[in-house]
Amino acid sequence: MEAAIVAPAVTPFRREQVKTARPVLRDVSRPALACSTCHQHALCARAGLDADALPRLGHIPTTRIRLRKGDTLFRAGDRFTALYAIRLGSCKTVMVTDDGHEQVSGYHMPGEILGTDGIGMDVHDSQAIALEDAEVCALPFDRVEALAREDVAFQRSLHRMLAGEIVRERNVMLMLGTMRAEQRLASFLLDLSQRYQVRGYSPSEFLLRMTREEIGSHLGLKLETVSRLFSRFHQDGLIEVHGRIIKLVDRDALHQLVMTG
Amino acid sequence: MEAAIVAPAVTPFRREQVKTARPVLRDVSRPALACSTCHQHALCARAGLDADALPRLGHIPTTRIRLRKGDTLFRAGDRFTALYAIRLGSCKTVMVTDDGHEQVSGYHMPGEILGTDGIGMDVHDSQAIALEDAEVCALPFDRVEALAREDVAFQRSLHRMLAGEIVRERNVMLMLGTMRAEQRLASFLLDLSQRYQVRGYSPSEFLLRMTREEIGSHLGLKLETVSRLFSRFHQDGLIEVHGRIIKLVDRDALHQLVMTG
DNA sequence: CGCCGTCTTGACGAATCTCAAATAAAGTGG
DNA sequence: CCACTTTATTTGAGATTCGTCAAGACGGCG
Repeated sequence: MEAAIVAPAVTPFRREQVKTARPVLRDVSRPALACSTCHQHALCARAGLDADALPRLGHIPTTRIRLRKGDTLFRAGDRFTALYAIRLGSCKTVMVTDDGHEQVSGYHMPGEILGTDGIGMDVHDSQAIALEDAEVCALPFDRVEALAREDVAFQRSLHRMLAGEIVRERNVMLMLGTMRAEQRLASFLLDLSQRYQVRGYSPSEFLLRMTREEIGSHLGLKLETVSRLFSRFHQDGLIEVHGRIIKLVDRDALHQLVMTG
Repeated sequence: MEAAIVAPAVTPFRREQVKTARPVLRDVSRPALACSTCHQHALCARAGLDADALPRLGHIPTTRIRLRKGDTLFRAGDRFTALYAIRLGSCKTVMVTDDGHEQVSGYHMPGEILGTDGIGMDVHDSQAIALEDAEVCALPFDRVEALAREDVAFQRSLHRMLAGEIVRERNVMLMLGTMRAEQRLASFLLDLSQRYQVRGYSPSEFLLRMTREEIGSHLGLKLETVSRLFSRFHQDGLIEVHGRIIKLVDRDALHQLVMTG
């Protein structure tokens, strides 16, 4: 049922792409990788999970996991054992209501931490899926906690990370509760822009990794509405759209839109 | 600006009810109260902040704070120093958008913890206001962290509490993003019902401490819509409404409504 | 008693969803 | 690499939900 988090030996690179009805769970490889060799360690620090404690993070045996587009990292009901730091690629997290409706609760980029929803109940209540080929580090949570007990700085940054999650989600609530469709999409684009910029990518031109439907789901809108808004923003000279390539032409106007309504 | 969290000596009971334009910040009194004497400690455990570690919680010098209806416990921008456990009464937390719009992000009952939003930035980004006369315990966060380093069980429950917050908020997102007005209100009522029940109150009849406008704000609806829905639910025999007294007549139907839509 | 904040209710309009059809893009097998 | 299938996107027209504006009722309080 559950794929192993404890990875096998240093196998070069396994691809267990079994085509079953449900997507493959995950693909384990390359155990115990030092954080210092990770391209994302500056961002990982930003996400809060190592901060000044980078050297000591070595104490946590991280397992590198490869995901192919569409692979599931964990799903609701899976036992929680580890947090996952994205090294490469991007993921979405999805919640499912009792009546089967889905909502994309977040879109996650390199350096961000996934899986916090499992801490409370020792069971994940959401699902994480790769939006493109990706690589994540599994951080066994008992080891994370152990390190937090030893190292004050690390503890602080763990707490910051968790609290950051709370604040971020509250802002999504605020968006869903108070903004109209236009404003939601504009603020979504600006959020992406800012996050790409932090990662050294162009803040004004980027590739959406989600479908219109997934974007809509995240924003509480239907895909048609998202599509129409892209068209309208284009007509109004705010952005350029070529399929999933988005270019922000008039940032200020987008900001204005979010504010003014 | 900020009221002291470090309480003065055992002053009997101060009421610094200064009537200024903005509501009084808070009212400090009765320092260093043992958790074991608190009526809420069973619930506080549930909220996650003491768990098995109850006896050791004595190591944290808690300050009891009295709030009168409408008083602000903390507001956005206040420096974060402590978490607050509600002993008595209830509070709402409010977020404010850049353009001045407000949203009630949560409604909180005895045994619940407030203030987690401040952990990340050392500054609160939301506001907490008493909906009725209330009493809360301030738990200095540096002491909380210190205890978490010493006591594994306490650490675990602190983490559970923070993660619980994340999960709860995600569920609100889910509600705001996927449900229609009817469903939102029904699920709000059922949530309240369940939380009252846990606290030993009737799950089928209770007093709303919020105005229609506040409820609407929390659910992403206008007050008129909330009012109309109460009327409709009443007509349909789902609930009885007498001002703010609500009686759930047909729970199953409410559940059904949430599911089916 | 009369004011004020809260709540209810109606009529209307705007925003968004639903349904539907056409087009574009991506993936598949030969 | 092409033809074909599948999936994603765009766009339109009409239905629905919810918000807006407005008027009146209720209830607490000085």
